[in-house]
Amino acid sequence: MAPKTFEDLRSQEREARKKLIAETARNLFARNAFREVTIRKIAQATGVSAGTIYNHYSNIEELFLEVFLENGRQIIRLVGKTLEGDSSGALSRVCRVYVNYLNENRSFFQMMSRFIQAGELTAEELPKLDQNMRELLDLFEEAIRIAGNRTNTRLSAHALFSALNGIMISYAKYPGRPTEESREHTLRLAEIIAENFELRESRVPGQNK
Amino acid sequence: MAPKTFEDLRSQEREARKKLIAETARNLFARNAFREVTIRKIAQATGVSAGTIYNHYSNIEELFLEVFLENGRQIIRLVGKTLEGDSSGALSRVCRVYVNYLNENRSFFQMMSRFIQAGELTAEELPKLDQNMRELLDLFEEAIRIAGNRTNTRLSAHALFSALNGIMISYAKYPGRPTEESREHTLRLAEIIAENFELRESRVPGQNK
Amino acid sequence: MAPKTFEDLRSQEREARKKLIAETARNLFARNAFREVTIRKIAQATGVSAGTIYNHYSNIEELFLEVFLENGRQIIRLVGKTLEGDSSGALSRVCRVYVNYLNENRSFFQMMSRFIQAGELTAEELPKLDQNMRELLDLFEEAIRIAGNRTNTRLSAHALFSALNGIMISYAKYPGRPTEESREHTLRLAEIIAENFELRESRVPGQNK
Amino acid sequence: MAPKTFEDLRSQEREARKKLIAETARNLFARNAFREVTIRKIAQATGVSAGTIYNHYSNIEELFLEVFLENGRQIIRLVGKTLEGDSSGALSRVCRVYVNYLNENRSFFQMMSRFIQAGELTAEELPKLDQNMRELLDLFEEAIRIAGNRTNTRLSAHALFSALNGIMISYAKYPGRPTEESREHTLRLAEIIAENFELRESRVPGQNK
DNA sequence: TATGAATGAGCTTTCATTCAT
DNA sequence: AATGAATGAAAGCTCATTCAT
Repeated sequence: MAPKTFEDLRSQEREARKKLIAETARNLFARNAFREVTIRKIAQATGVSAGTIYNHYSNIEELFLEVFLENGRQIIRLVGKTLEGDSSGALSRVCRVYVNYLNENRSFFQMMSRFIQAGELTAEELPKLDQNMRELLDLFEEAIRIAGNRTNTRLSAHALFSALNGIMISYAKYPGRPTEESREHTLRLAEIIAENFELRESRVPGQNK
Repeated sequence: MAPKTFEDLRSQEREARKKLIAETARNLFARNAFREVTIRKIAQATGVSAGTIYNHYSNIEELFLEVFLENGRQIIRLVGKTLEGDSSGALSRVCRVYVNYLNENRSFFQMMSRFIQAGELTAEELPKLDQNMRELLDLFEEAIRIAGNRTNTRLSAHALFSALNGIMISYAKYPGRPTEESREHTLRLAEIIAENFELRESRVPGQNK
Repeated sequence: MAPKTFEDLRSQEREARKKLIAETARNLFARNAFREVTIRKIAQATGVSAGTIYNHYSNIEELFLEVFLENGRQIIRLVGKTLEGDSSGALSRVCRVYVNYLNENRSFFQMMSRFIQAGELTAEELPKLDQNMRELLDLFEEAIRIAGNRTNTRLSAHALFSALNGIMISYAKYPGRPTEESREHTLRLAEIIAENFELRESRVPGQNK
Repeated sequence: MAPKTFEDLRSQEREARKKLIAETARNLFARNAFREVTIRKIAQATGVSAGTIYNHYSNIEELFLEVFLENGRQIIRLVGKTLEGDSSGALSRVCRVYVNYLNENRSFFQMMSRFIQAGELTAEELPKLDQNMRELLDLFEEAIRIAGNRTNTRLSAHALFSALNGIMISYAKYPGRPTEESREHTLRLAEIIAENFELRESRVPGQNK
């Protein structure tokens, strides 16, 4: 929406700058391990000074959270779109889309680990994170339902979410971009997970591919 | 075995001191996030100076690896014992034992992540790690077989391993000991994972508990 | 030149601060043996924190090199000026000026030794060092030529350079400022060296092998 | 001489052990830069514990001095033998022998620099060092005399000694053994130095200022 | 608001030296 | 006399954060 006052304009600009920082950080996190991304590097990559970042975020954790939340929104959009398509094979597609995203955004689950495990979020931050998680789990739950499962769907969604994250922590190799080989392995595992979370009406040994 | 010479005795004592350091480190890792455990803290907790640690380990990575490998041996023992019992429900038991262990040893999968992803192990260290991993996967594979699955068992073992690790990264809360609540949640998820990895001969909606 | 913009001013100030650190370091090196000069001591002497030094130099070696190069430029200026004067006795004056400088800058040849021998300079640093050395040797060579020698002048310049450095390693006393006595001794030796490098009458070019 | 009492025997053994340590250290110093030789490495190379070294030397400096003095005695022997031969070209041979020795014993002049410059020797140590130096200078002086020089011979010996040492600090490259190239360069410079210290025909005693 | 120099606590690591056995 | 584990001071270096401009 167009700014109506100078005040609005200023506010919009400020917001844009903040977004720019977060976006740059996100790119860095996508390509580097979490612990290799420093304030200095983010500042440099954004083309601002380190001090500037502190004008927008009160500490590095806050910036990390914003990056993480944006990653969350992105993956939610992606998974959401995947579910809009043909319902047959939806679960498998969802799993592959999710794991593929993790491959492209290497620090995502490291940050996840950090935020979920750290337990030091403020009262304002926590709900945002929770909201994100809930939406993602909604989508996983829907995928599970589409695949024919009707019981324990919420818990299954949690389990699915965990399982897919685990693929990355267990098999992704650093540093740099994932090799084609490791990406393929993670996708194959995602497929296995998907199959196991599908309802298999009368699964007979040898029938699953 | 009892020492036969002074030399033996000294060597045993030395080994014992080394173990003490590793054990202390393991305790710290169990209670703290990986990156918060420093040489200084390990030294202090062990009651020695930082320099002493370098008399036993040539660098911090070597100590970390020893701790990690010991954790690995432990979990292999535990899972192995679990498989010796009644074959019915073995997979489920294995999953719970594994997740329970991760709950008690919080840094284990962070270290796993580090060592798997870092790719900076020496030529001597890597095989030890690989050997550990292979044994653990053997056990998971056996559990899967016992549960009735006969196809893709190796890949399924990988997927299972990933999935269980993922539970922790996704749901374990830091810092300190896991709350009873979070432990229960992770165990419930382990259960779900186990069910999904079981062969369900003619699984009918509503039939899975 | 006067700064034209704020940017210029800031840049100049930064440069000045950097110079201040280097200058302080140079003073420390003048009075102390090379290996006793640490980042912390330089920082303290400059009145800044150790971290600050790393804002200006990426590591200690870089600072050392800057100090060393500046020393080199200084000695080149001094020797150059000496050569501008009366050609009679120029070689002797050059030798005394050089040795006197080494007396006032005790670590200079220790650093020389370090940089020459270490062989760990980057591709950017090495040429600077080489350029410095070449200019100094050019001056020594000129002095030798002025003194009447016409053969092997480059090699003789190397030998002269070595010989004068050797005076310091062999006779300068640590710690602290050189005593008047030791300074006099080194100057006397410089004189001897100079005499021996002068052409003495009937020596005919080509006769020395 | 054969031990006459148990006491003698014990004392001889003790002396032998001490020598062994010093000899091993000397080998290490010959092959490594001074600052890379640690007590631990000497102990390990000797096959004793670090503590043992402190039973023979009250600190590392004392050991260094012993090594240095032994090196001195060696070089004195070598130079002395060189002087026993044909008097023609003796100075040149002496210079080459000395520089060659420095090439084979890389740390020698680093230690020289240390001891001469440190000025922290005890009242017992200093005379030993001085005695060594005096003998070496005696030999250099004799070589200069043989070469025809008759004035200022003591001072010239000092200058020659300095000059030859300077070759090494100025041109020897670390690490490891000297390359054939660098050795040749240092020998060529030694030759130049020698030539310049020789009396050249028509030079008349008293004429050089 | 943006800057970026300065900070300082904290890191891993080295090594001469001590001392109980 | 020999041991070698333990020490602890000191090194170089990193980095989130602060604050005067």
